[in-house]
Amino acid sequence: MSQAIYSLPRYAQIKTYIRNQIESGQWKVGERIPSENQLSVDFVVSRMTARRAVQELADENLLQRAPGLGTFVAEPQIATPVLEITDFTQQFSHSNPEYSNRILVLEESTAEKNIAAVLGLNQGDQLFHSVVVHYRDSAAVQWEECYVNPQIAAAYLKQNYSKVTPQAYLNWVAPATRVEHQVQAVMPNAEITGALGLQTISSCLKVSRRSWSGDKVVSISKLIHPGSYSLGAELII
Amino acid sequence: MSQAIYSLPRYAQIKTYIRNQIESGQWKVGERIPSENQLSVDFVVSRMTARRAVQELADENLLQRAPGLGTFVAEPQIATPVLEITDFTQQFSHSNPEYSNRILVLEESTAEKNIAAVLGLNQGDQLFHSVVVHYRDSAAVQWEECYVNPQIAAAYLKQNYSKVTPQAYLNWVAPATRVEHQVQAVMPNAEITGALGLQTISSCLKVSRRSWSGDKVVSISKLIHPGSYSLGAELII
DNA sequence: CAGTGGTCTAGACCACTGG
DNA sequence: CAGTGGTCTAGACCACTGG
Repeated sequence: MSQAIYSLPRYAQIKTYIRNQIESGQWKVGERIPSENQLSVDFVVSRMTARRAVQELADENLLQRAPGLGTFVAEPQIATPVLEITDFTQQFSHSNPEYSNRILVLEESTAEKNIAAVLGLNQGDQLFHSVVVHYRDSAAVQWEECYVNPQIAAAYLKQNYSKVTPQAYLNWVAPATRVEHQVQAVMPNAEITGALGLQTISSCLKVSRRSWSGDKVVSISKLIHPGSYSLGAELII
Repeated sequence: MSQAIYSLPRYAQIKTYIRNQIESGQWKVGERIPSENQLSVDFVVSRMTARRAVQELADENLLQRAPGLGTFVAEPQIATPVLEITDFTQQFSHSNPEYSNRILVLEESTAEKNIAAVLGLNQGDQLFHSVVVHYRDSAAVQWEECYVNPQIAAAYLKQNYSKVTPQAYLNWVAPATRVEHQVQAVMPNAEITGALGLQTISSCLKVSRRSWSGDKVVSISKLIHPGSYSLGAELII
């Protein structure tokens, strides 16, 4: 705060200050922060202005207020679980000891007409293609076929996917700003049945996934789960 | 507003007034509402108090503000399309000419142990049970079995479901504040296969749905879609 | 120009909490 | 009791919009 940001309203400056104190760990979860009166003294503003900063952060669930007691740093939010459907890509992580995978395909290819259109490429353009089977506790839980836009993830083929999953790598080089899913029940073909190690041809959950980073499509994937696999999605309105 | 609600703060009373004006259609979408100054005169409060009411409603996206211009009734929210998965209940509407349904079951029943626990009832308590098949263009697109908490929708059995769908009725008496979905691929049993008019036993999409209104569970449903049915879900991060 | 919303002040009274 | 957050007032100055 040594250098004042003239363009920012004072309540916003105080918000930034409080945010920084929390993010830097100076004010820990559950700790009491200065009162409105104290902040108004510290920042030489009226109590109403200090209050506004604190109140807006409370509205954002960063702080918790209790009349008579004070204002406290709130528990970290459980990441607004609007939709756990994303989780099935995130739960596949090498930091998870039960996780493993098998790379079936990892190649450069040329874009077929339909796929080119979706990825925003021209027919015949270079693209990357991968097929990976994901296991949890040595049981196959997902067959993943993925077409990747090489303009966005140029080094996709050169990664070591025994250390990081393809989706994790993509999310790192081009964080998804939008993801679209289509869910269907399907009967898997022989190739997929074999890859998933299914004893019989039983119904599977097919998820078609398209991810964007900004206005560019990063990848399109076809994900097949054994029918017993349950996809959770929670929506809080 | 003829009878003042003494326990409610004045800014909250003004919020209620504005909300009512909008919901009753007195103030239509896009119309300008009274200025802060006008409201402070009308309600005999300071401008800061009138402002608080308007500002909080703007934060809730019910109003739109523009400096120098005024405050306007905002476009109805497109229900934050975090997840179009909800749509499959909303797209079933009698205002849709291609839509029709068939009521297979609509009865009072007693709660089996598991269902009672989920609905927050005791085993043997009264509950409502319905089974409805939904058609689009005379093709069955969903088999819906629903258990309803009678404390929340006491008149559930008495509605005319050729005019309003069960879900629409529930959403009207107890707007869902939270909905949870579980998606699985399953093979339907003979009863469902018959009800959906499937020629062969083919894989179906099963959606288990639980909805809350406040802290109470309104209903739990089992929805079965033919495998060809595609469930869309779009997630904007 | 008069009117709008955005920011801000320096006070006030209240119900509530802990010691 | 002194301190907290919740509500509220009667002013103020500002940048901005339209006519």
